[in-house]
This record gives sequence, structure tokens and C-alpha cells, in this order.
Amino acid sequence: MSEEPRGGDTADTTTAKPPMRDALVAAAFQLFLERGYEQTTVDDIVTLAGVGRRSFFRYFPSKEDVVFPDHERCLTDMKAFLGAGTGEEEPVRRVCDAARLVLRMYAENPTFSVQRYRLTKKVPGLRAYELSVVWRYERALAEYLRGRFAGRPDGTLQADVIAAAVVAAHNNALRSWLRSDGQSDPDTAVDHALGYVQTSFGSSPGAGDASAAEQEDVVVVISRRGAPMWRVVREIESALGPE
Amino acid sequence: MSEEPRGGDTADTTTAKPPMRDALVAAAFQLFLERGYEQTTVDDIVTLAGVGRRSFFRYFPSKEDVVFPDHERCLTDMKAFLGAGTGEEEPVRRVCDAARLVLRMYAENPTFSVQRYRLTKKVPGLRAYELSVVWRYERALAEYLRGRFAGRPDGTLQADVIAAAVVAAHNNALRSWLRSDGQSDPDTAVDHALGYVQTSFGSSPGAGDASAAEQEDVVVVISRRGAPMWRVVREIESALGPE
DNA sequence: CGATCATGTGCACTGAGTGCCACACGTTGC
DNA sequence: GCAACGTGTGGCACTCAGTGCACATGATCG
Repeated sequence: MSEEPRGGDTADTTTAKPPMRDALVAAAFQLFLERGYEQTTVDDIVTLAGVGRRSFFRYFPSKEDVVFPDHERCLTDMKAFLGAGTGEEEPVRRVCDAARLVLRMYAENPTFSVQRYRLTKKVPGLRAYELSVVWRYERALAEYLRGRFAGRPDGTLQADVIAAAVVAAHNNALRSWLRSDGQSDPDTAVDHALGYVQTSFGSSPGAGDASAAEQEDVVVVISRRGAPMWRVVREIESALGPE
Repeated sequence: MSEEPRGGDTADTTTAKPPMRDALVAAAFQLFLERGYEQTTVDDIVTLAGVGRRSFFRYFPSKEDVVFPDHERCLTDMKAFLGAGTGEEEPVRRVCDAARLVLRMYAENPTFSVQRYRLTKKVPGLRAYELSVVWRYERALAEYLRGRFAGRPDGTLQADVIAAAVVAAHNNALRSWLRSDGQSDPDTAVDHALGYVQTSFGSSPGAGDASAAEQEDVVVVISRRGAPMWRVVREIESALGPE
């Protein structure tokens, strides 16, 4: 695999630390692909990488972590992105943009992402671990939305549901891209999927995004006699657009 | 795991239970509660239960499984419920009803559910395992919706998103009930949460359920010029009434 | 020079999970 | 009665993931 795409040892502060870490990832994936994940022991990895067994667990807290080497950084980036807002953005749109950060990470190394996808699809243990990774993204989005929806009735409920919907839509598009071996265009697929979520939860998906703007904006408003007026107003408000 | 032969020979699937399995669950929870999950070894459990170590793994494929002894049966029930429909039901409403089966299982043993909730909240390993359990429910709902949405454009996308939203809403209500030590009313909370999902995805939540019928029947319909007509029709149809 | 710190290694240990075999039963058949 | 069975159970012995601890190196700093 790619032994060390980043050239200089004197690189930026974020990512240029460990040569050994990358060597372990490369050795691990080589063995995983040629003989399977469960058939590969940590000892096999470290002997191929030429390092001590103890060093493996210094870089990766578990054997599964070597399969997702960059998710920790991506989660940090997502939290930073969500925390860097002015607090005036449309919340649903904001979490959709945050989800796109994950797609960007996958799209940076298509071949690596596809290989990992095939692994996680086959190995139940890796699928379970991936779930816990995805769950942390979802929690980050939900926590952000909870903050933005504070005071709103059912704020935490809406935050949890929308976060789950955003993650599901993102993963749906991401998986279809991975299934195409990275041949299709991931960005338009994710835009389309997230557009569906935005329309479902009553915010116009467009506003600067031409591809999604023309697709669908249908919300049916029927108010039964006796329905609380504050709810009618809220639905209309949220249906009409970005706050 | 479940050695239940398909098709009830005696009573239905709930009551044909090995005594040893229950003894193991009881012993395990006693130790988990008094000294913690990670501080309890499988040897501790089997010695307290008075059985051999090997028998533990005969009934539970892993140590985590003893914490969720009845989810396998519940998942089977959910799949059976989804498969038993006539194919004419309103799909979103159907998966909401399926999700209520999970709530029912939790509500059957409130004290047990609350104890387990406290455990999973504290132990990261159990949280991860719970995620894989919840994921299987979500996949069951999504697969059902994919079948119902077959042929529809973006059918799988809508299926995945709605399934995720239903699970998130259900879990939101379930957790608030668990946090109240089982004192609040779980059914109304779940009805309310699922009602939010149903309105978000364009189907009236009421229709036969009196408690939910009077609470909210407000759907705002705004159709942008150029929106596909089939979607407008579908939204109006589903918003207007019982399937 | 010694002191400190960071990074990598070796070793022994715990504990989960598995494979294999033996034993205790209950039943059926002769 | 005994023999042949299938089933549930217990008892090792083993692999492997993960941890704690001590030790070795090298660099920097006083």
C-alpha cells in the first residue's frame, strides 16, 4: 500500500507525527487483505512491520482501531467545525455540512476506503466496531442540535431524530459510492441524500446549492380544527425556510 | 442461543426456557451490580451459579450477551410482525408499531431494564454491544421499508432514513423513561416521539389512536413550482388520513 | 556530567472464547 | 437385564487480545 504519501518529516502540526503508525497500518491491511482479519494476529502484524508487539498497542488501543486509523482526527475536526459556528446558521444545514467532512475523509483515499469497506462488510466484529465509531459522530451532531434547539419543545427529541436521519442519509450515499469501487461521484450522491433529510425536516435544502435546489420542496400543510396554533405556526415557520 | 424450533410445539416462544440460562442471568446481574461489569469474570458468574464455565458459553456466545438475554427473541418477533402484514398498511406507521414491540419488552421488566440501563450507561463495552443490537432492529425496519418502497425513486434512501429516525425517536423516549427509573409512562412518551417522526415524513400519526389523535394534526404543505407531482399527491394522501 | 522525558521493547500475567473429550443422564430397542 | 444411542454438561488445554511493569535507548536541558 502507500507507504508514506506525505513527503516531509517537517510537516504541519496536525498529521505528520508517526512513521511507525503508518507502517503498522500498512502491514495490517496487507495481511488482512491476503488472509483475512480474524486469521491475522497482532503478532503477525508486528513481525511483518518489524516492531515489538507492545508498540502496537501503544498506537492502537485495540486490534480493531488499526482499521479506522483516522476517525479520531475526523471526529475532532467535526466537533471543531460545529463549535466554530456563529450560532446563526440554519441548524439542519449545519449538521449536514458537518457530515460532509466524513465523506471528505473517505474520498481522500478511495482505494483504502473501498478495501476497508469490503473488510467491514465481511467481518462482524469490525461492523460492530464501526457502529461505535458512527455513533460518536451521531452524538456530536445530536449534541450540537440539542444546543441549538434548547428551549424548543421536544428539542432533544428533534435533535436526536435529525442527527440519526443525517447519519443514515450520509451512510446510504457513502455506501453506494463504496459499492461502486469509488467510481461514482460521492459528492452529488451525498448532496442528494442530505437534501432529502433537509426537506423532510422542513428546511429548504437549496440556498446556494444548485444541484439540490431543484429537486423537491413539497410539504403538505393540513391543520385539523382544534390543533394548537403555536404548532401550526412552528410548522409553517420551519417549512418556509432557514429560520 | 435460541434453540426454539420454528413453530410453537407448546406455548409460544416466550415461556419455554432453560432454568440454567435464567440462573446464569441472575447470578451475572447480581455480581455486575455489586462489583461492576468489568470487575466480574465469567468464572465468578459460573461459580456463583454453581455450573461449569463451559456451560456459560453454551448459552451466551459472549459475556456481553448475558446482559441482553431477550433481544434475540424480540428481534425475531419484530421480523415476524413485519412479515405478517398484508402489504396494504401505511409503511411508516407499520415500522412505528414494530418499534413499539421493543418498548413492550423493556416495559415487561421495568426494574431489570433500569438496572441494565445503568450498566450500559457506565460501561463502554456494553454501550458498543448495545449499538450492534439496536443496529439489527434498525436493519429489520429498513429492510421492510425497502420492500415497501421498491420502485419508488430514492426508495432505499427513504427506507434507511426513516428507519433510523424511528429508532432514534423510540430510543429517545425509551431512555427518558429509563432515566425516570420506570416511573413515567413509557407508552405516551413513545407515541409522542414516533408521532413526530410520522409527521416529519408525511403521514398522519393519529388514525385510530385516540391519545395521539388529539395531540397534533398539523402538516404544512408547500409545493414549490417544479416539484414532482407524484410526491405532492403522496404527501397529501398520507397526510389526510389512515393509510 | 547527570537528570529528565519520550519512545520503543521484552516479559509475565489476566481473562475471554474455543475445541476436544469424557462423563452423566434419559430413552429406545433387543 | 444390557447395549446403543442422543443430549446436556463439566473439565481441561489452548489461542489470542490486552495490560502492567520494568528496562533500554536516545535526545534535550540544567
